[in-house]
Amino acid sequence: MALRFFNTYTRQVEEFAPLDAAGRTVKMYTCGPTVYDHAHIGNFRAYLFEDLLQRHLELRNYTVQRVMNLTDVDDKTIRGCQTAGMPLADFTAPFKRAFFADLETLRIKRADYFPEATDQRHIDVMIDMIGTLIARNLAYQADDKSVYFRIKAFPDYGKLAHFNLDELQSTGRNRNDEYEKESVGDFALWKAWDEVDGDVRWESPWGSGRPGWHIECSAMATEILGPRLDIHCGGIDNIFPHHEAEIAQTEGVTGKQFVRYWLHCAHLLVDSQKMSKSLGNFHTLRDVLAKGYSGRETRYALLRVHYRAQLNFTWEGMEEARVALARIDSWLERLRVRAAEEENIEHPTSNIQPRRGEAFFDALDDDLNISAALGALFDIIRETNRALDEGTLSSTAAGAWLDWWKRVDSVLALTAAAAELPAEIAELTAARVRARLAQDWRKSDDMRDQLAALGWEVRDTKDGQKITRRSGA
RNA sequence: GGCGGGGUAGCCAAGUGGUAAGGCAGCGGUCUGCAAAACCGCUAUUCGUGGGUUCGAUUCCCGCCCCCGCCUCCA
Repeated sequence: MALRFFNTYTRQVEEFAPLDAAGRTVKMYTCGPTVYDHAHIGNFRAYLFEDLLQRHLELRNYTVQRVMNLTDVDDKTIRGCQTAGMPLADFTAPFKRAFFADLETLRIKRADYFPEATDQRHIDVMIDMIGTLIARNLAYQADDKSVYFRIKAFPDYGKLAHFNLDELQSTGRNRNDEYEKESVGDFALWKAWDEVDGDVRWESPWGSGRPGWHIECSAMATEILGPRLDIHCGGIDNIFPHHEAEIAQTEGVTGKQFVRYWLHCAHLLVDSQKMSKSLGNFHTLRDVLAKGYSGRETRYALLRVHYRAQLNFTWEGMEEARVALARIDSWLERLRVRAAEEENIEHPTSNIQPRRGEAFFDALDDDLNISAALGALFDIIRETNRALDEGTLSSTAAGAWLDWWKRVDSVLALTAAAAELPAEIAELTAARVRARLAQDWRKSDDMRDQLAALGWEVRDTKDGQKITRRSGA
């Protein structure tokens, strides 16, 4: 089945084919965080969607070249460093480190490049692009010394968002003090230095200042990946104006179609409302971890709903993620045990065919239909568990399903990390085995309770006592 | 006002012009010293609502109601 994605530009599901002549390399650009604070779980929902996309492309044998930018200069970072009374770079550094640590916690694959907007090499490219735009009459320097893009000179402006510019209604969120602009919609390419910027400034042919937000992505994307990209992703809120502006600037310079497929993920809601600090429903990954949930539980919770559907984050949802993962964990454990056994089945079941497992990948081919894919996974878990109960699953078949899971998990990245058994737990477990041999049920049950209180769950099976960590990585 | 997304069981959530995947929770059962896990069975005559097309619509068309988002630097 061919890969298909919903393209924001055409508002249709389209078959995917990369630009690469060999058809194997995919150039992908993903808008990254603004490092003025810790990223919140809504940000990570977007990065997890992009991770799922990259991993599925790789499963389908594409080589993904991915870039994720870090915005380390903008109004918020400048305000933040001044409040903190430190240089901009010192202010953003810890947030960058925290961001990478969070990516690791969530098992999000690293992009190949993480360009930073303040890197002089990139600033030089931005300045070059702005110069070209001015030369082509697509941009102008206004009386306030800032350089703006002239949207009236770019007829396609508004095509991505499907906005008719004449009908735009101001929400009052944008500042209206920019009288210097030819039209309200013109956006800044270069922002002239202002006293409130302090020592945050770069030199340019138009005076000192700093780049506008949109131009950084155009410059870094084309510099690293070339003038044309296969896929560009971001949150739905980036469609307008950010991505619309990127198209205008980039195509204004290159004269070529910038991006083939625009993919955007819907927002994360918290308790059915948009996450915001004022509502008090604002969560960073650290907040979620502090509640005792692991990175992979968070990963599951944020990944399990289709990327174009709004996802409502709730603590009940986190609990469900925990239980679902426990189901997968114990299924894998049973398969491993079975696969390691000698073959001893006279009439192995014939009604489980590993080919059925392809339903998982086929579902992802269909615009990353994760719900259908997980449905297929749980179908297989139930069927193989049944065969295990009935004693009809051969160890060869168990091994085949473990191999299948390896492929599935190359996309999901949800396998539990092997838990070390602390000495205290090991001792309790051993003591419990002795109590059980003596048929001292009272003592055995007490110890089970003790272990549970310590976060370890005991199950007595025909093969003896099994112990697993009740939650966590 | 313009542009999107969505309303499917107590909750989360797929899906198709032919009679509703999966997960969680709940109930009953098998297994177990008791549990747990696992498995089996039950849990939406029905898919926001009113019409229309059709042999047949949750799925197509039209109207209406409700929720969420974007509309110039929020993933």
